[in-house]
Amino acid sequence: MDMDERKLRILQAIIDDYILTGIPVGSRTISKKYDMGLSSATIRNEMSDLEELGYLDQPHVSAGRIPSTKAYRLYVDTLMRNGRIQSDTADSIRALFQGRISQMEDVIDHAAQVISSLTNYTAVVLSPKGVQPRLETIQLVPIGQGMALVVIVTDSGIIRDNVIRVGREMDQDTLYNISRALTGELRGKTLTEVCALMPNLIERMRENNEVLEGIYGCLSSDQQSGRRTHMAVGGTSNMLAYPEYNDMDKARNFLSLMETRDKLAEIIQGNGEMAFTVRIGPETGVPEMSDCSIVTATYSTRGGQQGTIGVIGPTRMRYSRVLGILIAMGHELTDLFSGDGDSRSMKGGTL
Amino acid sequence: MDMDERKLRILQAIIDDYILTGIPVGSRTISKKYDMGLSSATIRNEMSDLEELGYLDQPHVSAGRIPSTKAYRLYVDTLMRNGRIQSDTADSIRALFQGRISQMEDVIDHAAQVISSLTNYTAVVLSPKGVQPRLETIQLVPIGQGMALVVIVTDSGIIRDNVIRVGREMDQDTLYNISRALTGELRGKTLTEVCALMPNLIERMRENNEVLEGIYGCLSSDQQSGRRTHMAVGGTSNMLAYPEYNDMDKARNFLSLMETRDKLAEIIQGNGEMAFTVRIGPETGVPEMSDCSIVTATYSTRGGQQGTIGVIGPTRMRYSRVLGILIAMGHELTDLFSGDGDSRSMKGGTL
DNA sequence: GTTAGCACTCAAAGCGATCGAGTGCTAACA
DNA sequence: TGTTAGCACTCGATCGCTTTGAGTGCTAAC
Repeated sequence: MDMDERKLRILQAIIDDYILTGIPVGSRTISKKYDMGLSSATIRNEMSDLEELGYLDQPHVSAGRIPSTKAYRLYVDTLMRNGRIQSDTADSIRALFQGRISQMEDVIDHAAQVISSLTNYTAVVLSPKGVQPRLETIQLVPIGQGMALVVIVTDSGIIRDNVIRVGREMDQDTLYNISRALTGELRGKTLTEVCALMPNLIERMRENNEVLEGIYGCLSSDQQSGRRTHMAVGGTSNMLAYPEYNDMDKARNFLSLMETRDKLAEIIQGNGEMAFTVRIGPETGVPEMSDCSIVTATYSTRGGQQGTIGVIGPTRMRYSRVLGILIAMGHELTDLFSGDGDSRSMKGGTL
Repeated sequence: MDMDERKLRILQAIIDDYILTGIPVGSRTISKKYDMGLSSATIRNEMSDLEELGYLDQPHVSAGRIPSTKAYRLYVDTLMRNGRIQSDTADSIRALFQGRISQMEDVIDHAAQVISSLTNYTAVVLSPKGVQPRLETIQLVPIGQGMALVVIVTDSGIIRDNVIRVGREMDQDTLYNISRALTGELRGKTLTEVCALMPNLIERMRENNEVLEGIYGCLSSDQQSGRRTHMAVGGTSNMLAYPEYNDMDKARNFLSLMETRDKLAEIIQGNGEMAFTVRIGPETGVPEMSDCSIVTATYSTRGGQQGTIGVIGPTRMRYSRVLGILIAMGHELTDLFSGDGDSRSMKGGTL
């Protein structure tokens, strides 16, 4: 027995229906709602075949069929009606960034909000990371009380700042001179290289010991704490609206997973090289998510760093719609961050 | 009929028991578990009185009694065993800030995590706001591509930064000179005053028009967008563990309230002048929270700005424990932010 | 004032009957 | 050979009934 054209059409109808309603689909439903010109009995035979082929599951003998992971996979890979996003949705995404948004964090938070409300699933947006950035400028700004702000600018336009102690006697000009010297010495090096060179510099510029130690401290703490990635999550409560999360324990598990940010970031990041990914149920690799799917897309900044946008929903997700929205959002963010020269910022917490 | 010593003791027992178990308390439970030397019949009479006085409610006639809002109020105000916090809990709070934490955002996120896991309720922490800060320094840092970072430092140690466009021909020195001029002109003024003066300055320093416009733009956008307060929420999933949130709709409502950050901030901020507040059920003023209680405490920074820590839980909250933890955390944060001179930073997103 | 006893109430749990959506199989038909 | 009508069968969901038990209020006795 083999897959034929008609089986595919029936399978598609079943998946479409199940994604819509969330209740197991019976043969009669298919023969009535989607007019295939076939009686329910015939559909029944086909469904039985499809089950044998592993595309359908049956919760119990007197219930309809539900698509298996394999079916969703097929659906996403070949069956899915091309997710040409509604042009009004695209417009609404674009419109949402019209207003002046200055901080990358805000953009990311906003994006998560927007995606979750457009899709009605849970959205996660991760700030860019990637390529080792190179130092552009380093500058000290006095902030009083014997403290100074270290501003580190890299070629990817990403800025890191941190407060350090400096002696009371350091005024704005002294700090500026130190800044110039450092920038001259270190420009163009990657941050790891800068870190490696610092002990040397501290030797050479003895008189500014405290300041350099401070800068070194904050650089290396960043290095070790790895990539401080900003992450925004939106619409976690959306999931509770789906009947598959009527079970309280399940809901709680899901929510607490959404709260453990490190793990969540790791899951979403995934094998983040692809422009977009769809992971269905067990493919997520997360046991707690065996009945969720994760769709991700990426966006990039002018420095070539990559950020990730993800949507988490039930396996019966509206894949085409979600993909469309994510890709549109990815383009929008790429435009926004690719330094097309408007007054928007690309400051971010990442290093 | 009046409140007497014995009634109080019984009421206290009922509240204690209900807080612990969450199920309506019967007369027999009280007479057995808390040995008052009274039979269930006597307790029954007293409970009937307490109900008449408005301290107890009865879900239905053959169920036990549950404390009313009035009872909790009495409990919090006078009955509650003083919440001397367990010394090991205090230690664990202190320990949690031993590690080097450099950004205020991180401290706040961390604090929310810690409080929610110590209390098992939902925790909210708001960054400081208050007193209009005065300008200390303003400095421009070139970041390439004809862009510059504007760093604005105020007397409260709070820093704001933003990216603006400058002409390509602006090098580090030029920018530094503009910075000095501006700082000289504007130091000591509140940010509102600075905003008001800017148009004037733009007139006078024609040649640097673009730069000044940029600075003005980011200042005034901050002014209008109000106080950008950072907020961290932790342990929202904790609430689902309480039987009062077994109802899915209720749970969803609660969660989506937790997601509307503006509203949540407003609720927690409340009448934030007091060192701590306890709002019970309807006292929260939020219809969706009529069966929650909110406990808040404040902490402050060296600039005299006040931040708020809050816990949201069911009305049958372990008030004394929560209050103890919040107050301890408040002290800890105040120490941390009061500029006791260690290398920790107080950079924050607020202006 | 306290307590034992008792009738009463009512939500929750248990139980069986019924319903109905859906299946698989068979036999007839084109 | 593929399609369809028909029918027996399955089994979760629903409804209504009974039972159970926690808890009350009241009364009468101590």
